[in-house]
Amino acid sequence: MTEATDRHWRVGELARMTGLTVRALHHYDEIGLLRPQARSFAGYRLYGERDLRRLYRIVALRRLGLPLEEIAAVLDGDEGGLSITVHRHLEAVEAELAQLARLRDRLIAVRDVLLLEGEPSIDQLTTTMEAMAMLERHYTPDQLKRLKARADALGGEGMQAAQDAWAEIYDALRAAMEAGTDPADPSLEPQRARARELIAAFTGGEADIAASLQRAWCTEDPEELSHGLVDRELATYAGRVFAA
Amino acid sequence: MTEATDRHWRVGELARMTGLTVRALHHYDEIGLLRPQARSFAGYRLYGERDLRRLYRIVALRRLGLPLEEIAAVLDGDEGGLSITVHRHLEAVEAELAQLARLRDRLIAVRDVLLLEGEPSIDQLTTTMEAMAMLERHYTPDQLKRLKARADALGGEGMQAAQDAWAEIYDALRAAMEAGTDPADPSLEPQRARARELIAAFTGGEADIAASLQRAWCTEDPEELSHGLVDRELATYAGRVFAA
DNA sequence: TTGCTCCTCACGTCACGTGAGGTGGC
DNA sequence: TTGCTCCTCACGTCACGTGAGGTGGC
Repeated sequence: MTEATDRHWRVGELARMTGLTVRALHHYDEIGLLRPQARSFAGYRLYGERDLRRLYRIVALRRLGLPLEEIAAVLDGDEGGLSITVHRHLEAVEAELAQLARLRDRLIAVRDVLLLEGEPSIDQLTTTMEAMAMLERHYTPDQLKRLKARADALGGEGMQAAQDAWAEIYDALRAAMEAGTDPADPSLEPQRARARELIAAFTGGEADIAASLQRAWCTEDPEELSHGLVDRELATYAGRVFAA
Repeated sequence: MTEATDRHWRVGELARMTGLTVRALHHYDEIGLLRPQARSFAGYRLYGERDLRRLYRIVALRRLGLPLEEIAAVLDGDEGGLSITVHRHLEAVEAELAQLARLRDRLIAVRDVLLLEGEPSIDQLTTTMEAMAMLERHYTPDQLKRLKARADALGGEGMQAAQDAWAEIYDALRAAMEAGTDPADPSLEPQRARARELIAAFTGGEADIAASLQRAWCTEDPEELSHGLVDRELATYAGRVFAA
């Protein structure tokens, strides 16, 4: 049994065969991921059949987005084996995907604001983004999707109408507060009823969104949350009114 | 009107206010994105109110995933304005998202193969991935989704049954071909009927998938496509039989 | 001899993280 | 005087792309 000095390939041939660049193969050589079997007298890299097979495996694993270091580990049999690596990587990719989807949603929201406002100052953008950050702190992506759907259904004028309604309610409540009215007083029933209505419209009757809303008002500064409409004192008073 | 030498902040304070790191602020200084208004005698960076405002804008734009260079362009009023930048960036993010989704689908497919086969050799993986690459060449992501749904409904045994059925058909056709039977011969009707059935099950009666399948058999090497079941000669003969 | 393929440096990428080693400050 | 904050280098990241400048080969 003589070991035939079998076929070999130069770096350019290998590149053409696999769709990689020559530079990539140099790189794999440098980091020890794929060392050619031999060198020609002139220093040319000469790859053998084993190298070729290894390279096809490398390319396959690269198409899965694995980093070169992990590819080396899988091929050299360190690491917990292929399935574990693929599993872990899949989870990482799904996390990245979720994050990128959130970024896209932010961009869409900003684009929509830009469409509405024409070309606004960057400071309007900053304000918008702070509002969005607050939303993201209190609602899950899924909840935000549902809120967005309801907001779209309502339309711009509908949103404005709700804003105005809240402003009216708080105007009335501030007057009552300054007059020293008991928060439980029956005369405030119209405001209570209207607020219940508006909240129901906002939450869509969904309990988890109602809970998140509640949490937001408990933990966040009311002045920030309402964009200056409601200060801390009024918020406390209103809380008592609505609870009555 | 005296210009008051108003408030200023040191780098650490700014970092705490914005959630950035000191190093990041150093970096923004280095690349000229945010130069502090002044330096103290000892060389400390002293940021003024203008700097602070600019920094908040930078942070807002960073949250949209914009590269620092584009942020600088937007803030300095080069570039076509905010909306154009956001628009373009949104498109890039959506492209990236689509690509990442494809990667995830590949990973899921590989994971499923791994679950079925236990811990297979990497070469099985290579084969699987080549098959997937071939699929991706001929079917759109949407078509692949539909094919996947049908395959899942069929289950592993169902797929095997279909494979076996094709093997039977091609065995019969090979025999016929070697016996010199006319491709239009009525005696081949059972094979014709069975093949029509199998193809209908595969395409689910959807015309676009049928077209893609057709294209695949026209352009791809049949031996590769069928994983060795059908050579070029038999494929030509079978084509005539099915067309009859 | 002319192309063609190959070779080895070596810098650049993007937005910082992470030390090392040293100095001013309410 | 002791911490604390600040300073300036300067290397590392990940997988190569892109020259520069030079040499062997069926």
